[in-house]
Amino acid sequence: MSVTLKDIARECGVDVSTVSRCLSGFNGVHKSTRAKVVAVAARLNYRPNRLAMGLVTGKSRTLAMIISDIRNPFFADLARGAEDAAFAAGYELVLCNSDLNPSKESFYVHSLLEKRVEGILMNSVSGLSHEEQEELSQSGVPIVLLNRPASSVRLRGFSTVVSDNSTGGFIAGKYLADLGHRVIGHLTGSVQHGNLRDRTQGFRKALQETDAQATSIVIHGRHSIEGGYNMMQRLLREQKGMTAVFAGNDAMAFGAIRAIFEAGQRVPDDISVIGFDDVELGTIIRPPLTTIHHPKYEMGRAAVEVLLQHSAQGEAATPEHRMMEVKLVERKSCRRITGVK
Amino acid sequence: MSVTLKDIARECGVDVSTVSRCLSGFNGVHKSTRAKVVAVAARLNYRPNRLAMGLVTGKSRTLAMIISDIRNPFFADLARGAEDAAFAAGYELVLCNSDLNPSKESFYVHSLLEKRVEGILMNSVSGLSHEEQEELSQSGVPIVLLNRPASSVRLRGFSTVVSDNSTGGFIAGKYLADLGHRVIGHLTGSVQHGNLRDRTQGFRKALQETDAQATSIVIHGRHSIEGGYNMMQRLLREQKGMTAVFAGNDAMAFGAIRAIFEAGQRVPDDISVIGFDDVELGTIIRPPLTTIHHPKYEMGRAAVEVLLQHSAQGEAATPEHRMMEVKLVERKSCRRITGVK
DNA sequence: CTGAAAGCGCTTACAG
DNA sequence: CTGAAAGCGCTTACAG
Repeated sequence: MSVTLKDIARECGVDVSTVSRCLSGFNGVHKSTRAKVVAVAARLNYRPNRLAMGLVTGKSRTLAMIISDIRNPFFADLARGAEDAAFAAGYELVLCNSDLNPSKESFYVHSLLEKRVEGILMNSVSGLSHEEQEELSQSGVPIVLLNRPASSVRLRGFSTVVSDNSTGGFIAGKYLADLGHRVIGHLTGSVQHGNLRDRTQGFRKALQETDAQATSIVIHGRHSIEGGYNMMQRLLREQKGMTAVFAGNDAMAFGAIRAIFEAGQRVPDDISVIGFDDVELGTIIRPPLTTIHHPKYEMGRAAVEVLLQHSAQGEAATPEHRMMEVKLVERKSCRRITGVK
Repeated sequence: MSVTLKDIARECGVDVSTVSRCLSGFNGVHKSTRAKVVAVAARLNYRPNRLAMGLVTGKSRTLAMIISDIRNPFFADLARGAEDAAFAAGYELVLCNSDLNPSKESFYVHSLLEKRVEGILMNSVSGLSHEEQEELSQSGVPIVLLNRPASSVRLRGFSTVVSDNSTGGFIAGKYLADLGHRVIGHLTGSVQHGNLRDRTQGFRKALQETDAQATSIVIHGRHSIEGGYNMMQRLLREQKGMTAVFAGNDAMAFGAIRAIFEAGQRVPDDISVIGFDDVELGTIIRPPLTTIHHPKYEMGRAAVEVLLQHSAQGEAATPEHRMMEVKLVERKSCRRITGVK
């Protein structure tokens, strides 16, 4: 049906191997031969069959990404970064939504291995049995775990890309302390959540280092808008001297801001709020949210760079653990406590 | 390196063709042979090479989606619906972000054809030259245009999936009129934008049909938060008797709400606002936005159903134009005008 | 029910 | 610089 090397060969009166060499940019071919072949290929509208190429070369020129749900803007950013990097390298990216469902995760991994993808980005391997994880790491296809600290990977062979959460927490704490805040609330999630835990730890370190008199009140809850709302209500009731709050993520910050307004107080006049993540909504609400920028897009890019590098190195490749820089994004939700330098 | 049919054949003392038949679920094989082959395949951890299978069968079991940017929540919803339907059918979905850039669009289309994808979803073909569009439609791979009205497709051969925008506009207009509003503003975008145009047309029809005395003021601008904000400011200055506004999309509605608040008025007490799309932010803001639900996820699903159907029908397939149902989502941003039934 | 053969569309040593 | 051959890992008529 579609035109193949054989068709071009016949048309040009040469062997298919010659046609292949001409079209692949191989050097040892006569200029005139190449010119003719290229012209005929163009005229016939030849499209190489990548399936056949992949079969012989063993390379499919495709990468895959298994995430929980692309509708979560965090993953959408990641996916865009990953796809841009893949595109730049001439690779395709296949998208898989696992919902963290073990059987879907496992199904995807197998399908992808069968399709001979050259690398997989995933935000979790927890749905896979120990045997499957082992098989994956033995399979030779590079894997990078997204948004997971290096410490979280039990199996050798997996790379990781993660933001520098602890430095981010540190920056938030230092920023608030430098603004003169002395009693600071901190809203966070379960201690199971490694990234949030690191943010908390950095935050605590900052308070200790920058101002011995600053005290923090840490409260755990659900790391959602709802959770932030509930935690903030409690804090508002129980903590009278508090002038600032560091929310472990922007969602909690949004909930906190709502609770503050509903209690008849103002942000930042009465209470300063700083978040973490830098999601789009933070630029839309009033006041715009000061937060720690989490380089989601860049994480996606970095992850495929790692993948591609590994793929190029082959068996010799050794897992890489990349940590991404975070930074303060100052908007309007925090204020300086007057009377303090 | 990885285990192939040949390895299993050797191990079992049978021919590779027999192994193939056993593993493919073909009927004419002896039970005991199959049992043995299946057992050995499992023991050796055999993974079929889909590239090889694809080469012989001509089917890659993959679909692709070319959209502007996955970070736009609209496309993320679409992508999720599409991927779920693809997953259910045993297909993989490759994700391409074109930014509506002609050279990227064209690059993707060619790559995908070379990879022998079995269908492509795209939200635009405007980046492709006339020749490329022609080539695409000749290629035999099913194409569905996402969120494009059937009328927009010049070339035979392309299917479309689109929401029933005109009915949506009608519902919005009727809802407001039934609530007793008599002077209603309508914020919309450029007349180039077919979907917005259809919404406007439905809206007008509703006002005519349901209440001859209702009048509408239509204003055109950018179909963004910013645009809605600007248009609303103008309306507020110029139109005194207006009690309600229909924004052509939720983004414009958000901008309008901001403008209303800044003018010292309240939603819905002074002015009722209804949007279109039903994006997540509408549930988060105060008051929660009444809007027309646009079935984004379902559009994605429907699009791959169309694709798969075509792929199954082969050459006999004829383009299909699917229109998705919209519905009113009543929240808190519209009120009844008292004294009116 | 099973084996041997041909073929899917390419690439890549190996000769010449 | 080019051709002939072998092979990538499968499937699928064709015999038997």
